[in-house]
Amino acid sequence: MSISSRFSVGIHILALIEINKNGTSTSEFLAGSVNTNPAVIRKIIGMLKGAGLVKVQPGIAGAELAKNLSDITLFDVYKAVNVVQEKELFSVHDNPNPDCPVGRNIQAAIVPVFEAAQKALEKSLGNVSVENVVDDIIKKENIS
Amino acid sequence: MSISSRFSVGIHILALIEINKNGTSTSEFLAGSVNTNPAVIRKIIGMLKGAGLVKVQPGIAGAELAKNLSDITLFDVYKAVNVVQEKELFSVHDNPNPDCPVGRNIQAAIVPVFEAAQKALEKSLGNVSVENVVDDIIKKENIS
DNA sequence: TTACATGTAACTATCATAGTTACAACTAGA
DNA sequence: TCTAGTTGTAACTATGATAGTTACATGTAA
Ligand code: FES
Ligand code: FES
Repeated sequence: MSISSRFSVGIHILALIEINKNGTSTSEFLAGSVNTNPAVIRKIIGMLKGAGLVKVQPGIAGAELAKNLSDITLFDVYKAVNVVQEKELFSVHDNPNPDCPVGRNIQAAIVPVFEAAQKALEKSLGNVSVENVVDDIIKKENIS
Repeated sequence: MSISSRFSVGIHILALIEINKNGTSTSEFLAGSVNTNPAVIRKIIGMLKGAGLVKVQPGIAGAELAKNLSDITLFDVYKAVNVVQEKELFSVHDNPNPDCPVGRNIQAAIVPVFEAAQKALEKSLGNVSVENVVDDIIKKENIS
């Protein structure tokens, strides 16, 4: 199991819109950098738009940032592209046997632990902004 | 996306072996509590055995714990049943465009952040032992 | 009116999960 | 030694998500 690359692509898109801010970031342009199909980009941009992270309009070329990148954390992107449902990072087998002491209690015993772990993951993502990522890219680019 | 229920089933199996320690925990017995097929249980028990968590022998009925449950954390089970590969909780789209400043740097910029998040998740799982889960089950069972 | 973008639907290929059936290998007890 | 019962595995199926692809209606602006 792996969390969908929509997440990394979403970050990529936001970073590239920023770095290309003097140009026009069409889905085709973005697709060229990510190396995928423009329709895939448009789908993901639609999700970012739904979360209020970018501005796009039908017929008008180019996506723009709707917020300052320092106000967008990776957790925001993660939520926007919907790669993991609320409280459902871990799946729990359903229909355990209610006639068994373990079967009728293990879900209640396990779920809070799973939720805490998911929270820890998400908190970690919330500590990094997309601006941090862009700064890192710029730094790496200047060195090499 | 969701992490395989092999994980929750693995925890279930270990907890039930403990609670049923005076009886014989065959794959059929365990399957009755988890509510699945005995072959599914045998596959998962094989993984738990590979990680040194349980003892089983061909032809001999019943699985037993190979360690004290207080020495088995949920992280140990998680590793054992192989639900998430090392450093691969998040998938990153490959083949980004090397001619693009973002394309050629974003992987290096993102991967450490993803790894830190995965580590946070795993550390959280490491804080809970299967014994904690069993104790919780017993407590819930006595109250109700 | 023309050229070009976005938004979406429909479809495909690929893969992991979970379950199912079947059977060989093995053990222990009659 | 036979027999019954169990584990370990392979092979197969059904289901669902991912990622990509094509196509096209809708919309904008020169
Ligand atoms: S089936 Fe999940 S704990 Fe019993
Ligand atoms: S950062 Fe992933 S393709 Fe560019």
